[in-house]
Amino acid sequence: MADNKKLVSEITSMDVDFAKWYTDIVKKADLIAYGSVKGFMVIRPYGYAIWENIQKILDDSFKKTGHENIYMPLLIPESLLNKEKEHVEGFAPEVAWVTFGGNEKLSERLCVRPTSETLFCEHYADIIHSYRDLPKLYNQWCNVVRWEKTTRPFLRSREFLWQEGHTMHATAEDAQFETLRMLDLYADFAEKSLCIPVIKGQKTEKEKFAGAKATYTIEAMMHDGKALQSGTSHNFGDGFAKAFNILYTDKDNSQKNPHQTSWGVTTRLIGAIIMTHGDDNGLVLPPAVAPIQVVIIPVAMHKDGVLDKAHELYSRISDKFKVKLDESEESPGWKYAEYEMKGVPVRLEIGPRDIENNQCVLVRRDTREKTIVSLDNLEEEVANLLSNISDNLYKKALNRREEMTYTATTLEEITEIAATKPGFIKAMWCGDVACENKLKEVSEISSRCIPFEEQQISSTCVCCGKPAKHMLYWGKAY
RNA sequence: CGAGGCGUGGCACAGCUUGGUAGUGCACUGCGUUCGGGACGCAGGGGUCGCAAGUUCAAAUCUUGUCGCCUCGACCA
Repeated sequence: MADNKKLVSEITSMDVDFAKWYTDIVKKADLIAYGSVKGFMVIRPYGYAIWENIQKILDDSFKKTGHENIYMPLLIPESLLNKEKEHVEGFAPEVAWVTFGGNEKLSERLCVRPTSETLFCEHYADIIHSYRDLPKLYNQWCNVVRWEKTTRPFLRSREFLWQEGHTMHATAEDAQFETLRMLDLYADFAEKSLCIPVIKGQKTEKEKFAGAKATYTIEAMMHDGKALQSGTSHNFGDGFAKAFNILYTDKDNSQKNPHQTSWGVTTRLIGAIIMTHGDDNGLVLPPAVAPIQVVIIPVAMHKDGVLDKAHELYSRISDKFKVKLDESEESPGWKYAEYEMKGVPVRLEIGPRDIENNQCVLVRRDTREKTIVSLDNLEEEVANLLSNISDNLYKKALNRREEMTYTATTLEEITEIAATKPGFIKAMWCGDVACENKLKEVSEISSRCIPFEEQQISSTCVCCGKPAKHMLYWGKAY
């Protein structure tokens, strides 16, 4: 039966050192290898397969909502990047520059894209002329580079993979609708496919994206109580359109600037999965994105009929689930630990005793609970188990978030909670950036978002005591 | 960029204080025995000790420089 004993000695316990636990898992589950340049990593096949599954699900959703994929250039001329003032100022400190082509110094230096708003705008200026050209719903899957000072695999790397949607709309209403529609799509994906509960909300002026009119976010809470911004959706209004001179002729024959959005999620989501569901035995993967959903471990392989039976079960269920049959020479115990480390949701053990009784052993990764099931309804049992695992992962994460969410009404109270209890703090806010800065100073917490579902915690700002305008979620962030 | 830690076979580390033939565990190769929670025996292969300069008869070890990685802070998806 399931107990909490740590079986894998190579993994540092998360209670001992959460950061070490994280990097141990990333390496031991074979998700990445470090590259030779700081902040750049080899995403190993098992890690990349998780990303591919994320891509597949999201890309299908984007197609269903009418988006088309496109690919933009890697390099941005400095003059192009400079066109929108707030945007450059936001990104300038962390861009990498190409200054040489071969041995020749370039006349204009080129920035390796940290994000592609400027490239999309340049292109949109070319192709949008009439209201008939709108909306434009484009998305690109690519890599971007941001020269971070300190780096952590998946959470903060200098190169990361993502998708960036960039859309253009005739009216402000259309753009706002799109911004929120994509945020909902992300939230739905996080909760249904990744089993990660998220808080939907709007970023404050201080925390919003460089150049955006409004930024919306899904915020998740990790095992250690820290917040992870897991996806963002921005409404740009017509600011970029004006800066890049994007104009269309409307029905009334007048020239107008279109309204723009962008939205993205990244390989950081893999970090979110690790830090939401993982435990001291390793990774725990949500079934929807697990590269292997069921691993078949033959026990006493050398005995007559065991391998044959294992192959038979493999072909029976491998078209319904992602299945791996491990017939390597390692001992069964070694394999149990290995696939637990890799977070495979369900382990199927088949040995001589099972064959005699027309049964097999199913072990679920999240609780490590063992059940013996008849082979007659194996498909059903596995399907039920996978769906139970998803539900359980989500519920556990939601319960943890609720247990680790506090409310505060005074500065003393919020400072005290921030210092002693990891997690989110709900508190009222007057709307002044000075109060955000102050809390950052005294407590090292930042505003996560103004949630769509606000509560009335009190009537005054937790920081300055003036009348409150909004409820904010506060927390320490990755 | 500030503070701390670390670079020695693929991985984790010892050796460095007090210079003198490069070691251990895991992994790897072969054979045999095992196989229901990380099995065992025997026999093997693999390292110019991050890089560079210096001191010395002699440097993994001492000196200087340099590059890189990790962790924690400020910034970011």
